Amino acid sequence: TSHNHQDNSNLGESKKASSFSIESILGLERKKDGTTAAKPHRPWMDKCSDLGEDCNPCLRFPAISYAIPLFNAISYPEAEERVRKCENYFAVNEKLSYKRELSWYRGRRPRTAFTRSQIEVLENVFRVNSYPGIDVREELAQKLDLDEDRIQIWFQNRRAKLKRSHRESQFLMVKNNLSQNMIK
Amino acid sequence: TSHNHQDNSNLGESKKASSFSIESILGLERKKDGTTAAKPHRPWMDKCSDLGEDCNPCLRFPAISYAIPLFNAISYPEAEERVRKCENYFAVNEKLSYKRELSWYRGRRPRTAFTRSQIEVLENVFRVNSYPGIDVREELAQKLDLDEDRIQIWFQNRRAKLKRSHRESQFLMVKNNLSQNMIK
DNA sequence: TTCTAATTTAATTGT
DNA sequence: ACAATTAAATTAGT
Repeated sequence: TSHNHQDNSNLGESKKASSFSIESILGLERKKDGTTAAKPHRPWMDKCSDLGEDCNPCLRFPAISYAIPLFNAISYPEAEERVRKCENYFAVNEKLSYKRELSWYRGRRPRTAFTRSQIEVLENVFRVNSYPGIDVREELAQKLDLDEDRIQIWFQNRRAKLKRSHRESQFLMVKNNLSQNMIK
Repeated sequence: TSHNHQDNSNLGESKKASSFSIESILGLERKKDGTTAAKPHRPWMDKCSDLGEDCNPCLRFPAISYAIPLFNAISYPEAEERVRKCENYFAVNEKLSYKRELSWYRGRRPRTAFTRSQIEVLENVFRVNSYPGIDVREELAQKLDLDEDRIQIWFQNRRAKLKRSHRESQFLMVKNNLSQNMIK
């Protein structure tokens, strides 16, 4: 991850809480090799590229623009109406806010919330074929009204989950066998 | 919760029948027992494997009998109190205890109560590095007498908290700007 | 009630 | 495609 907080020298913390060496901590902020971080892969953000801003999400210094989609947040329902009235103030940014509403903050695809029926179908397919080809993925995408990308990522994560559970159960089995042998 | 087996009529329309078509897959499948049911990720449960296989949590057989020695064995000091509470719930009010019982035998990790000094160190590190690598996490774990997993989870939750607070303050800022603009 | 530790899983990155 | 992480959204304990 490329989070450069080199300009955090204004912390002014003279207190030393422990024996951690700050230099060792700071030394870890650099990537292993000095290569510049590759541009993140965010195809759905192409419309934002004309802004000429850094689209790399930064936790410590978030661009204010990524807060704009907040108006659609369910946590602040009262804001939506007010913002709708005042949309003119943001209209100077053309369709900027529209594009940015696509993601909660710039730079990351909004998390897809699969419906239960979608999950059911995906799980059923996964049971018989954990590696669906492009044709099955496209078919699923069409029938489930999802992007094919989402299907592929879902199967990737599902395979990882299965592998992890296998690893753990095998580990437990081995440990239990060991314990039983020790009891005997 | 079990899934309702509604026929996905909108999904079941057959167009073509390849060997891995969704229709054929869905036609084949009929829930065949939960042998491959996903297991929760509970690596700390490995520690109780020397008590026997009954310590492996099983959602289908929520026997409280194996849950109690489980937590006693790992030397959680609050275990006895929790067992007493649990027994009390079972004896007095079965219905109200349902959720607690569920979380009990399902084996959620007992909530870690960080000490003030631990929090202080973690916060100090967080100020200069919100993304500590594995080596810093291990160093922290050793010095604070915590599992590395706890460190990682703490930083995850801390980043989420920071982001949340940023979102809220920015929301307030934009809201105030809007109010000012409306007055004008 | 608020805060936060813990869990699950979608998304990202690098290999 | 996999492995390791991160983020987002919850659940639940204090």
